Amino acid sequence: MKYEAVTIKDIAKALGLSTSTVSRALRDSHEISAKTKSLVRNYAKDLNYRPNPIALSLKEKRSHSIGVVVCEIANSFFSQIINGIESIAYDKGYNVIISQSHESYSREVLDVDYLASRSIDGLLISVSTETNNFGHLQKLHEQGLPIVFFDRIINEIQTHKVTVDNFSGAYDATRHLAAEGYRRIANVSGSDYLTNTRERIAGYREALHDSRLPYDEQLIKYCIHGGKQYEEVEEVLDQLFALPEPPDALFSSADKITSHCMRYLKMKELKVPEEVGIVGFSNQAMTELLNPPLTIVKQPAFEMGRIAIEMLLQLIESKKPVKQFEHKVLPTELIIRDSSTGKIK
Amino acid sequence: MKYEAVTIKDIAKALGLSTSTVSRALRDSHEISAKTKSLVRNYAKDLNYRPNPIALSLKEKRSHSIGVVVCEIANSFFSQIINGIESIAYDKGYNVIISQSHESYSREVLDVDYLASRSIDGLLISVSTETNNFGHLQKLHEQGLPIVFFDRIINEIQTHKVTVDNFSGAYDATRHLAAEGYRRIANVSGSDYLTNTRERIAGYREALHDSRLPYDEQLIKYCIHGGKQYEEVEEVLDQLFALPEPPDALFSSADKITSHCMRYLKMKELKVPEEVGIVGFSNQAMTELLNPPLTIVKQPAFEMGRIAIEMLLQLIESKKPVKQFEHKVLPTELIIRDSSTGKIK
DNA sequence: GTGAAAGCGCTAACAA
DNA sequence: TTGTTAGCGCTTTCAC
Repeated sequence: MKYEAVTIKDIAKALGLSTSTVSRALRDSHEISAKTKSLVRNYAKDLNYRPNPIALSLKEKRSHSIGVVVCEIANSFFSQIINGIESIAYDKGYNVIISQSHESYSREVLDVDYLASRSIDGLLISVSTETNNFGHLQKLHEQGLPIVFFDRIINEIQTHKVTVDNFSGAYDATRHLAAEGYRRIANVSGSDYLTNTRERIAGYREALHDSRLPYDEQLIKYCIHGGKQYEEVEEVLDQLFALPEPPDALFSSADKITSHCMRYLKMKELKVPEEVGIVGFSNQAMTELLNPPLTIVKQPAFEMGRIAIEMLLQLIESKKPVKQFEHKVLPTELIIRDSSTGKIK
Repeated sequence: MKYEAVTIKDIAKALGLSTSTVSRALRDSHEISAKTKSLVRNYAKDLNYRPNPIALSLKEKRSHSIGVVVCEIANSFFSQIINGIESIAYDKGYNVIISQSHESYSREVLDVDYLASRSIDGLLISVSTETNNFGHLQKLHEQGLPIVFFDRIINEIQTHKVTVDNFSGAYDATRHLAAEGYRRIANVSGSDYLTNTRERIAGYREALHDSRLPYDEQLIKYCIHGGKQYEEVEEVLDQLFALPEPPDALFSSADKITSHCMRYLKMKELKVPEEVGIVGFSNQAMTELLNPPLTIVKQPAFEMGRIAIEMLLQLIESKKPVKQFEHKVLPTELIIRDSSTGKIK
């Protein structure tokens, strides 16, 4: 059951006017007399008239909704991004419709299709860790749907993008570990489909090089599912620590993975930072209260969300097709705490 | 700019049929010949025809969108709830439109108004910590908008509700602290406008009584802003520890407040659990990795979201007005860890 | 300054 | 079995 809203027709009938007059009066058209205008507007206010946004959408072919696809809402990094998105969208009168891929490619395809079929005005997406094929997005992009990528982007699609400086984030973290005396720094990364992962590994490599540390491929591990389950991370860590020369430090390149690494170290009773140092990408709350306080690479998530939606609105509201695209790269912040600063020399 | 979607009209024209025939063929109406049907459907598939949901909404007076209002998305408890909501909504073909009140009453009113004006089919809301007036919701409720309350409810509005057993959650936590030998158990709560808070305080009181511990009003502190800022919690804790007989344990009754309490104890270098024990409501990740591992009252957040949306869909999809309302109460779980189990006897 | 009518995409009652 | 028409709520051209 649903209540019946007041329509322009109701007002017109009650006031003995035509719907067009009412419409114009409400939109403050200059061709309506002051008297009629105030009559209509007062009456509308009394009845708490609200224009039906669906009717408007049908007319304007604009839904004032934007779709957002992330892997998980319940991941601090992404919820902070959504927070940033929502903060702007709300002010500009746009709805935010959220979907989660749960790191599944097929679910992402469904999400995107579903959103597209709901006539969104634009799409904000951070692809799933499994995504290495982008036909589903390419298709929509070619049809003219405004899309902005954030965090996990598809380089092949020409549109606005916003990421952090993954290379530097990883570089700084690794350099820091090296400076603290760690020599066997392992890299626990997400899926290597992601540009993120590749850039972070590049930064890590460069830092090893600049620290005159050898690059050992055995120390790089990928979590194809992005560390969704603890077991995935556990497995690669088991491999790492079973190495003849096990790592003395971990650099983890994603929120989820970082948490699982901490959990692992605790369960295995490995002393942090004496036996194993750790630095990870993380936007979790309370990392400073962990045991030991965790050194993190923090991303400006809220800011990223803000920028992404602003870029999208620019695309949506631009009169002429946008041909010049921007890729904004935000800085990360290395916050040094105890987890990485106590190697036994 | 926006791409032009294929419409029924396009198909009708191309095939030399009327729009109604096409419409009926697509909806698999029995009154259409098999031949026409397959003709239309194949052609539609080729063109990747998608019914325009806005047109459908206008016709059916149903938007297939539901509004959700929470205080903060970037709060684990709420993001887990949203996760639960989304999981069901998606399957049933409903959009989830999210708004945040940021714990502000006036913002909540705006959010609710905005959502209502966007012709949502129903509303899921957990009120802000400042909300002690419910006219904005009452109005919509009277107009027939289906509403379901979760977590922070308004008792005065007759509709479905889902909460946890706040009384028992608080009772168990307090009993546990008492059993561990803590004698001056302070209660750091949210706003006393919230039924949550009142129930948790009642549980706390009963537990004190059952543990033969005196009830001391000085030990109860409210955070009217729900502990949104650290400073708010800091202030009440300063008061508590400045007492002639300061507390030897804290029971915190909200996620945000719990985190701030931990932060405070760390900053003041109070030894947990020896000098001060602590138990808090929390759905944060990694509480077991804190220093010390935190004893928590955990809420079934995902479940709560699932149930809330199911109740709402029942309301929305019910043919006749629903008169019998349900208030589901879910159990909490006390997870005992080191933060509450080490009092110096 | 105001009204009539068409149209956005779709469905459904009514005709044929 | 298929087509015609009206209508959901709104805006906007075209008349008056």
